Amino acid sequence: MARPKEFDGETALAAAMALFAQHGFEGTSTEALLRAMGISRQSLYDTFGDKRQLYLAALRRYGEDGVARFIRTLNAGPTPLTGLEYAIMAFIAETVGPSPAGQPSCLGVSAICEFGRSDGDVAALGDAAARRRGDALMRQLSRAKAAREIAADIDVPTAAVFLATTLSGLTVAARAGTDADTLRGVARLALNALKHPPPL
Amino acid sequence: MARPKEFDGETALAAAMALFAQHGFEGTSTEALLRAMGISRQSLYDTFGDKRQLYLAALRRYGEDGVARFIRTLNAGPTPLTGLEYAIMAFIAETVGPSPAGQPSCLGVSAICEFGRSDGDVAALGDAAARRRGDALMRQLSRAKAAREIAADIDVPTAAVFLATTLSGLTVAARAGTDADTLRGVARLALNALKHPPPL
DNA sequence: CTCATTCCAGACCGATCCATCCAGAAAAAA
DNA sequence: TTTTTTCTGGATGGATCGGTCTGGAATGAG
Repeated sequence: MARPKEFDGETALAAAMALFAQHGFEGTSTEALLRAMGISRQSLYDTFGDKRQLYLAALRRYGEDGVARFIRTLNAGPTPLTGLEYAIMAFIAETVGPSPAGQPSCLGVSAICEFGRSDGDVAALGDAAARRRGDALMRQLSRAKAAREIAADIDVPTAAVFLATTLSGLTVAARAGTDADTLRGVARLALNALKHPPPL
Repeated sequence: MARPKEFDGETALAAAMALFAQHGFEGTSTEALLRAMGISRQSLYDTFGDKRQLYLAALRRYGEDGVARFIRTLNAGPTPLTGLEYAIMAFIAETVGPSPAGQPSCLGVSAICEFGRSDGDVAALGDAAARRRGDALMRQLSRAKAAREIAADIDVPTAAVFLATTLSGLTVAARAGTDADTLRGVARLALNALKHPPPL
């Protein structure tokens, strides 16, 4: 009974994600969004509500997809520890090189840095993604411990936060211009921390 | 022959630093700056130029002072490795708790996340601070290695980037709401990575 | 065909932005 | 005192912001 939508909402959302990740929420104007998403003004408002709702949708999608990819790679390794290594290396690859366009960026880290905990909705989305990823990391660390790939007296929750912290740090380093080889070396060093018992 | 300035430029700059760290450059309005700095509009423009120059001044000062404090703490420990530990713990303390006001924040990480390498002046200030801190870390790591406090086959440059990455990650984690005790546990785990030889 | 829906382009609004300018009070040196 | 500078407070300008609205073309179901 009506004309169907011509643009792909997911594609448009992906373009918005990239732009928000590059310039933040405040640094991204609606007109820049329209240009990058390739849709007209009222199509944006009809489809996504307003700029803030679009941002939240992009952030939700980034969290869901990113964490899902991470967990998939996590479980793809031949052993638990290699799964962890694969997942971190894949994270580096996808963060440092959205290839042709733009600099390294991560919408999740960008949102945390821009808003901290001042925006409840943003914080909730970040918390949800962090929890899912943290759970997966703890599960994988427990498996690695059972397989004797990491030290027996590693505290799994702390190690999970440590790995999440490393990922955030790698994102910041990548955005500051650190090359991928160096980042991979840093990641190896971080994983090495898990293989040995903590000092007394 | 003239009326002297009534406000302390350094104090005003510190207030601007805090505000920029909380809300970023784009997210901080000039009127919010005036209120926080406690000066009038044209005093700001007379003293600091414009908003962007004020931001660059704040970023430069944050980089200089922060790195200087870091290096001072680094050299204050009884041994090289304990110096590293002290410096990281002090960084956590000063990042997580500007006590009464506001959430954890770090202007350096904020600037990297907001601008990446798109702004040459911002990037240059970040690079300068990172280089000074990196040099200090490498120096300290070499000392620690000579003192047999860390593994002999640790690659010092990589380990320095690893520690810098850990600091960035800790900042992001703190801003996301992670409590100080957890952050300290993460820091201990990171330092533990240096005490053991890397895997083959 | 008709009708409903979506498309695009652009005008438009009020608000806010950064920055400049002005007038007058206040403070210290000559 | 006079002179000089800085202060405050507010007005102003021009640009841009996010968001709304209109007009007309395009599309497809009935």
